[in-house]
Amino acid sequence: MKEDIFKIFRDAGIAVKESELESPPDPKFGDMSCTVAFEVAKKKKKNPAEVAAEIAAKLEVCGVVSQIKVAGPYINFFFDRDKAAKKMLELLDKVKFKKKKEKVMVEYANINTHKPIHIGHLRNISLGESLSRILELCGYNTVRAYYINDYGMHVAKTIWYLMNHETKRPKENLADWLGEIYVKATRKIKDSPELAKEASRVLQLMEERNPEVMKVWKETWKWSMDDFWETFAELGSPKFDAKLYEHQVFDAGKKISEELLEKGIAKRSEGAIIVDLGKYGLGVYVLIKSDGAALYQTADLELAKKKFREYDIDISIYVVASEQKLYFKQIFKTLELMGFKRAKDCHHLSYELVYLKEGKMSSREGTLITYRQLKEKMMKKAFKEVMERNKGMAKARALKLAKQIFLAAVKYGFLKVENNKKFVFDWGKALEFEGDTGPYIQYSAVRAGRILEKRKKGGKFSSVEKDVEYDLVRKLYRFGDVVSKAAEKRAPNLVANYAAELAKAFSEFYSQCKVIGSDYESSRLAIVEAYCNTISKCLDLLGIDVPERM
RNA sequence: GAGCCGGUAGCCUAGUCUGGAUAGGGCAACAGCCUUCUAAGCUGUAGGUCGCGGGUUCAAAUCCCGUCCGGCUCGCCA
Repeated sequence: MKEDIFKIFRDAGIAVKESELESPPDPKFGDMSCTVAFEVAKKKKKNPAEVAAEIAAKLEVCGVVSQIKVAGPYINFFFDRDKAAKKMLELLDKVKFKKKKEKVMVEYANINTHKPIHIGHLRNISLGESLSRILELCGYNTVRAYYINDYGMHVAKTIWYLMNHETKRPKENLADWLGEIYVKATRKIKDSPELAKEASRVLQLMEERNPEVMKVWKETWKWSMDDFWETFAELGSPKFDAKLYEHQVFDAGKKISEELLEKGIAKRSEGAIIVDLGKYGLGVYVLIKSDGAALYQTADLELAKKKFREYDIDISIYVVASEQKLYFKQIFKTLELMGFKRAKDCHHLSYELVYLKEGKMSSREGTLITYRQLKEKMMKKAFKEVMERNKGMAKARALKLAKQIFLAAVKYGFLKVENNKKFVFDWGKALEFEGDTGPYIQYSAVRAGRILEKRKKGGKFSSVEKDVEYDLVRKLYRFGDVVSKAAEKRAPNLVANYAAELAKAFSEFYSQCKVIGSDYESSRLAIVEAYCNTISKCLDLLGIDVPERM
């Protein structure tokens, strides 16, 4: 499309930059607009409108361009709709992403064992999974990684409490119950601070691999992990190529800390081992606590190396909340100081946290909405909606559909919002399945699918009759650009917003254009086929299923 | 106090990187549309100091400076 316009300018001997071509805000200004007159007018110190008229006079239509009109300083190009739509549909059909040479690891779903999965994790998993899918489609060899924090103080506290104050075990939902134990442990220590030493002692025993403590650790670890695996599968992220755990890198992390101390990169300060990054404006990075215990951040240096060493990756992306921005700068800087050359290939993709109306969620205080709670409430609503709209649907089928809808609502809800925007969770909005929501997009895909089910033969495009048809084709055509940009910016929200825009355009089309049995059946079928295909790809990139019926 | 990030109608949000024509959507409100491929839909009405003040520019929600409000972070939590 743009090529034709460039050719027109070339033929007239006028230089035009890519950035001087844009899509006009309104169809009445044509299909493509050029702002070159502003630049030329500035140089020649003339009126931009006059310059535009002068330039336009030299231009000859060609290709899909059927008309050139001047509107003030803008030179507007109008396409022959039939020709342009045909070409756009052809190009859309052929859109291919070049195979990239880089192998990219996306680390997400970084959950702590002994704590429940909550709605904050859902934003993380939605984002990481979608990013992985986008990169994959764009031709990157993508390695999905999760890193589970299964060591540290929160685990020690829980084990301490279990060993000393809680002997009874429930029969089910052990993972969530562990979360409650953690809350109880935290409260108890808060009430009697002298007990903190006992918990610290458990951490020490963990580091020493004390058999009695490790037995409890192993047992409880499995409760959490079984729950995680089940949830990952349910969320549509069943396959992780790299399963990384803090306990695997813990000891090596400590060793690195000691090496850094020997090399003089780290130093002792107030009894702790730290890396002073003050001169880089990055504060102090604590590697080992003054009581000798290692931390989450101790292991992270080894983790970064392990990723490149064992998975042969070129780029390492960490999908972690923005509250850890400084922390990641510290890790990457320290890796650089260590002489680890791949430090420059480590990137933190940050996003803002999910909040409740009352404020920040806290697993320590127990003020959070768990995945289980969210699921129960949303499934109930989704199931009710499904039954109301599909009288007589079998229960098993309705439950499956309700799940697809609930997950679409959740995932789209998170993904449509830009990463840097904090997300204040609201039950009313979460339970909404109409308007700018995941289910709305699914619904449009289902309706398109139903038309295709009823067709006798495939469509072949020849002409557009109404504005809505042409508008839909134009939007479909943007698919490749949108996905490329989403990959480049690592921004799944671009795909989410685009999908919603497409669905809206299709719904308008659907209400105005009868397909089966109309005079324009073949052309319209071709458009519906293109829509069905494209919206399915978009939803897949967001990790959202397309149901058969709704 | 310093750094980072947000501030767009009653509420939520796109657009900000890469400046362009009347700032797109959605929810809530109001008025319409189901003998027609699924109304989780469509159409219309109403609702805006793009936080505020300067600057740059032919042109600013977008770039620069200042400022206010909110969030996060700033050594032994993760």
